[in-house]
Amino acid sequence: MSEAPRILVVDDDPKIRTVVRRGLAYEGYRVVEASTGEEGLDKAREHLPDLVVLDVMLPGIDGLEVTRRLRSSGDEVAILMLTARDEVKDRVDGLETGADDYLVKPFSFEELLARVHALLRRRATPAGEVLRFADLELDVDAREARRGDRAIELTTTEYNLLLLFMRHPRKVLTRDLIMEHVWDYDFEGESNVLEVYVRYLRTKIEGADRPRLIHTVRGAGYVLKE
Amino acid sequence: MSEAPRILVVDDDPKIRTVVRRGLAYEGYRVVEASTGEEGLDKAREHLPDLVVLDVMLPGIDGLEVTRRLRSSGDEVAILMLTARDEVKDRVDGLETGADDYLVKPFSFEELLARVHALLRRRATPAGEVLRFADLELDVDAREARRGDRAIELTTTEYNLLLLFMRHPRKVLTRDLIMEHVWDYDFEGESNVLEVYVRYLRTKIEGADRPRLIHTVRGAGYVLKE
DNA sequence: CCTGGCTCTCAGGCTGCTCTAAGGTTTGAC
DNA sequence: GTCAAACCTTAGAGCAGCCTGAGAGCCAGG
Repeated sequence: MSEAPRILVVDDDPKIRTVVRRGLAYEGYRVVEASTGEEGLDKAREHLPDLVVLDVMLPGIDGLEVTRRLRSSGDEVAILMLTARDEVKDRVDGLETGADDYLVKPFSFEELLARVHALLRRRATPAGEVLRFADLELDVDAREARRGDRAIELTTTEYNLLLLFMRHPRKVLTRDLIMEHVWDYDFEGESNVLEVYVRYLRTKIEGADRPRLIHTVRGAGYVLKE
Repeated sequence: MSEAPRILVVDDDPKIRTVVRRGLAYEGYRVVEASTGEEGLDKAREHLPDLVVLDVMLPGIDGLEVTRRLRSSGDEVAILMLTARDEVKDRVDGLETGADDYLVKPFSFEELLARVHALLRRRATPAGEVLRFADLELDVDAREARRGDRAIELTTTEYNLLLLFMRHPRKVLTRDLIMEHVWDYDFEGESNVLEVYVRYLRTKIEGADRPRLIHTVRGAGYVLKE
């Protein structure tokens, strides 16, 4: 994936948002904010962050529900839950609901940063993961794809692109989003590099006979589906 | 492998982690910590330790499951399991699941150290261990490789490098990881010593006719595979 | 002090990956 | 049917990343 990890901060307290945003931005992360559960869900869908810092207590949809919905929609983004001192039950619920770690308020920024680092590191080196979709496999250890029993070598960019698709199957990824995630720049001018790489991937993973997996959605982007 | 053995300590009790970490660090080991099963698995993949000190009781994925997953992914790292006094069943389960030794809580640090030494010693000179991959063999006793029936002498660095590859076949090892494990320093400036040694190994183990075993993964590192 | 083996540096060469560019094809609106 | 926009395809230039060969520095043993 591209350079700086993306972090979504969801908290209704503007003070906490500001502190966390500034601190994380200073560390080089790209930060997006949301103040409600609904907004958090939207921004998560829009930006596909690598990590969500999520307050449990939120007006409307609370943190537990946000977690639940993200997970039930197949999103495996890392979630760091923030809980008030005595909400021990929340913490347990949070982990059960699908959060990856939690932090009790009040916390120092350094504490937060330590957890953030730990979670992102875990994500950067996923545990011997083999992603699967239909008859397509992506072996993260070997950086190798496989369809049926045919091993497929991938270049770095091809691998990054396929990884993005495999992590968000059946979800239409806009061109902008893909460009940001795989190429790491807000491309203003024209470039058809994305189309070129989609083609490279297609020719590699969709051998003559096999059905198409990466579909074009005209005017929107691409989607991985049968 | 390089100088000081790496030990991963997985326990959710910060007190135990601290005591064990300090003690082992004082003995000259390089220690990495984790507080949950997930984190333990991740750090194991990331740092490739020589030994894991693993508590059975962990929130989320427990010690038995961690062991199971490490073993099922082909990791043969030494595992020292920590169990509470009355969890006799755990101890049995632990050994069956793939742990190499166990220790009943509470224990003195000296007891722990003794087991650690024993496991690492056993691991350092595994009685007649011969690693195999494809038609390549690495005799750990003789520090000698063999392909087909041709014996191959290796220098120390060549041996360390090949050992790392043989212990993690089909896994792409990043340049940074290799540098840390074989050369033991966080190299700041530029150096192509790794490339040079890969070449030495290649010319020794990939005689003219034989197919390539150490493959370059451009932009990532190297991988041992057919 | 010399020798031989091992480690590492350096400079130049080469490969294959990335991206551009230019023309071709499909799609959907009218 | 016509047209423009969106997307596809192909070829190739440029260059970062890796490879290669030669040799300097170092240390242990004689």
